[in-house]
Amino acid sequence: MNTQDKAAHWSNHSVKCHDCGLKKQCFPNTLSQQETLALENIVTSHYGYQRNDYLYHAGDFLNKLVIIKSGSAKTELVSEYGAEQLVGFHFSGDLLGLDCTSHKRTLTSVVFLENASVCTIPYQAFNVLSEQIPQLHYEMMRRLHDEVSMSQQLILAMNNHSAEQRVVIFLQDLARRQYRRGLSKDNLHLSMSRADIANYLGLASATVSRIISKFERDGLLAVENRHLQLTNYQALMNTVQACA
Amino acid sequence: MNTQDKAAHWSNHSVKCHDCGLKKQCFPNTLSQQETLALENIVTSHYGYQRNDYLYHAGDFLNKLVIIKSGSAKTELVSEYGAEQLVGFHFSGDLLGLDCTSHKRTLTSVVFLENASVCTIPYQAFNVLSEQIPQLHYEMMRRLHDEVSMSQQLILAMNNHSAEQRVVIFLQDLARRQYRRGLSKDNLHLSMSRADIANYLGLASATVSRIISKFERDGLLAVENRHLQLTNYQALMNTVQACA
DNA sequence: CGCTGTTTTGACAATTATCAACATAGGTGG
DNA sequence: CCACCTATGTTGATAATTGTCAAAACAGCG
Repeated sequence: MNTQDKAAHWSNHSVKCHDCGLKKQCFPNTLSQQETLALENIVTSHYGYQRNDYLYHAGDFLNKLVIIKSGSAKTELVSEYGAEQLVGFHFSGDLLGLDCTSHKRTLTSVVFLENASVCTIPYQAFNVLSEQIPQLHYEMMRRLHDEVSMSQQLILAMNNHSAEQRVVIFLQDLARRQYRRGLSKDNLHLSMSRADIANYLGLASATVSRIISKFERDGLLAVENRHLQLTNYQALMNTVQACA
Repeated sequence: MNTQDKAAHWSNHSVKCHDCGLKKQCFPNTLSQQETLALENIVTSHYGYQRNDYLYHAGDFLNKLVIIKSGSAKTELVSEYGAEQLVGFHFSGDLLGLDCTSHKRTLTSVVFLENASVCTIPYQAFNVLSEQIPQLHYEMMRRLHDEVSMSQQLILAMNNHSAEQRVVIFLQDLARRQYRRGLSKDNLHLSMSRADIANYLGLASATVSRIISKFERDGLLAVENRHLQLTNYQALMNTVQACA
């Protein structure tokens, strides 16, 4: 069930932060040019991750921050009773590994959903740099709080919306994040399985299938396996309404 | 429905951190004696909060950190569709207001569940102090990450456990936190309503009532209004089992 | 002591899970 | 390049959990 890290990962320093296409969404977005140069000295790139590879396992001594450069991943949490719960999906520009800032060991595992590459920043070196660039502290706080906020939004969605509405909210989130990365809002490639979506939303995978099929029947989107064309974006979003 | 801050709150500096009964659970727990003295210079106490008073509203420019000194509170999140979702309960020693570290405005509201008092730390002054005491930065990170973790645990509980199990998990959480504050594990005073518990757990309040009644019939606990005696703690906890 | 808000309990309905069968896709080896 | 094999996805029939609505009991407060 759980694959080990079997990919041949390798590192280089060839692509520098100031030259990276993601710098607008990454740390450098709040740093001066000089500070960016300081940052890129401690950054390493890693290529060659594949589907089902683990970026890290719950319990690892992860002593670095990780930024997804390309590809996507999911975060999973395993309960003391053995239940597995997905608590997040991640795409290029997303920051992972904040676990290790406060606890020595990670509490969650991160698994890639497709071929991927990342940048890593040794946490020690990052801390040293943060002493010189206080901005980095605030950036970390902001990212951490964004995680709190996203989890709370998920709780809200699950407790106050029907299965159908949850799926729409999920698609809306994907679309918005994709849009922020400069891509189309209504053309979604799902890198995660229906089962992943279902687990994340607290539904059965059969339910997710049925709902997506229904949306297609209703002319709100076109399905072709894991590719969704949101042909009627606004109407789809309108199916989420207030509920006392 | 939403009461304004109508309580006559007043401040003093009489109780200093180094003399406070909560110092073991509060910031000072990682600080030296000297650092604690520096911290207490920027701390203010506020008394006189009452049930249903707001500590702050979503959207406020909250420029301070707050520590609950006595009493309890709940955090609520309101969706863009108007749904209200409780995302946390708070007791003495808990830190609130982390919202304001990254965003100018708070994203949630905090409402007291009973008479309460708090300490506040102006965020500006706290930041200045953090420059001198790096330990404070890590403490903040740890607290923020604890919030992430708690939200994720809640998601896990809701998606993988029945209504009955969710209630047990909730009681377990209360008991553990109360135990950590030096109180009994099996003697719970619920400061929140059944409706609050239900909202938090994603259930109907009638369901929570029914479940607690059933536990009483089964001899697992004794109910007297909002006071629960967990007469058979272990058996109660055992009702939460693994689920594939 | 009455009023208001909370809790309990019942009867019923509805959403969604479960189980199972079938269909499809993507990857692998002949 | 095709055929197989395993993963994943779809759809149907059925069952079960939990929500909804409402009425009655209860508690706390002025």
